[in-house]
Amino acid sequence: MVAPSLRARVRAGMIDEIKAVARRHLATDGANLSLRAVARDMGMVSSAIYRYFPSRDDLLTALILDAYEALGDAVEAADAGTDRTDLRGRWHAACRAARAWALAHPAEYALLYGSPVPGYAAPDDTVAPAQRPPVTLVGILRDGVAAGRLDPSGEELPEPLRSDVAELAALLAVEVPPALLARGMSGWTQLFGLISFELFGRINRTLPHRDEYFDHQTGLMADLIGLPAA
Amino acid sequence: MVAPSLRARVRAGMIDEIKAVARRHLATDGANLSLRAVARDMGMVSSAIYRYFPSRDDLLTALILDAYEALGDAVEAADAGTDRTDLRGRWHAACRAARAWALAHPAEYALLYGSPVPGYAAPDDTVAPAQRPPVTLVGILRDGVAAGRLDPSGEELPEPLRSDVAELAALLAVEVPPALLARGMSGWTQLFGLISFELFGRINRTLPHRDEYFDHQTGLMADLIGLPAA
DNA sequence: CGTTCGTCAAGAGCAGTGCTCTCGGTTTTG
DNA sequence: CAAAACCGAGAGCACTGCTCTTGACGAACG
Repeated sequence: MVAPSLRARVRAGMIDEIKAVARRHLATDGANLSLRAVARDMGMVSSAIYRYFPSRDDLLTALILDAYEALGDAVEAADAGTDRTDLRGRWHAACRAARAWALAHPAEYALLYGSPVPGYAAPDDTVAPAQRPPVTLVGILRDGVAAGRLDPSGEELPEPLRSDVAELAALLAVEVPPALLARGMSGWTQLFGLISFELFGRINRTLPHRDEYFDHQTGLMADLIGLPAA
Repeated sequence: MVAPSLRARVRAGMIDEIKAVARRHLATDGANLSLRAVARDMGMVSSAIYRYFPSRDDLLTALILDAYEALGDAVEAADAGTDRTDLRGRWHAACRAARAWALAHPAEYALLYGSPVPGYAAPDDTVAPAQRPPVTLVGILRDGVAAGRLDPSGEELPEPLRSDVAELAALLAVEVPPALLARGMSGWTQLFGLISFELFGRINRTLPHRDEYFDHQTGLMADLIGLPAA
């Protein structure tokens, strides 16, 4: 590993600074990010930005990738920081971490899980980081099955569906019976809905104790999955 | 009711035509709707549109209102078209209707439930139509309680939460015990997540039999709620 | 019936956008 | 040391939402 040239170092610094300024603009102006505005903030001319990002969409893609990684880090860290045998505690910790990150970075969350930008198509690089939160969640189920604390043997999915979900399990690289994975996906789906409603919607305006509501809702899904308490 | 003048009639026709053309553009170009483009399609000049809508946001608001009503109509009709005593059938019918409408009008669904447009704030006129789908869903629970087929008397919510949810029940004008309403909201939240994942996401790319997956997922929530089959 | 008032489409124009290209100047590389 | 790569600035194109003014048309009133 040869030391990077000075030019490469300032280039990396510029890229970081552009992304930081763009993130700041994202927080205030939403998804319609203006290249000219971030260039202005940096005392540059808009065309100079194109030396670092070939287009506005590429800048957005970089921000999206960073956001996916940040969210994945937060969720995985919360899960890893909980007693491995406390399945229900791990579920709650992971869900809370996702919500906390979303509340702290609403614009970036909207970038990840909001309506897709019309002309924009997410490149394939994003699919792996995007799967980290749900993989973490179903990882809790896998550990539960492996430890014998989660036994869905009494349930079997009807056939067109069973093989689909089994394929999904293979894709996510988790060994979980299809019927249980389907319940886990339901929990992940509801978690995404919960956070989105709280961030975008206005029905939660009538629920002052949001933390308690969130914990209760995710607890309901833990019940559905059958996660035992510690 | 006096007959509207000719001028008022052609004006109403123009408004309808503008909305129709805008909806068409919405379907292809997404949320960044161009006033000039719809004006071009109508053989008009962009400034002429402002005779009918004071701004682009007002056009979007009109489209959003129409979309909320259309979705509400679809869900309510599906529920009303099912045997009133078949609670589980009504739940599935309402969920399927919401999904079918969303799949048929993805751009409008994104307008309603996607990330909010940055500078745009939904006016208060939208909150009542927006509540129609969840109200329809919890209406099924209310009927179940009234008919004695749904009995959540064994469950009680802890206190900061119980009064919040009770207030929500009053706001939605449905007489449902808080603990049951919380389960119903969980189902509504998961339904929204299901549809959004299918429309926006790419994880369902790996689930070819989407209808079966959807029915199974909504069935899981019907289980959580305790909806009995017919 | 004729006049006045409200409404309408059109056009010019402003400020802003993403993006391309060219032009000098600097840095790295062979 | 020269060649090649890189960089920032500037001009310019096509596009956007929106405002203002102008001239024409239809409807209501005297």
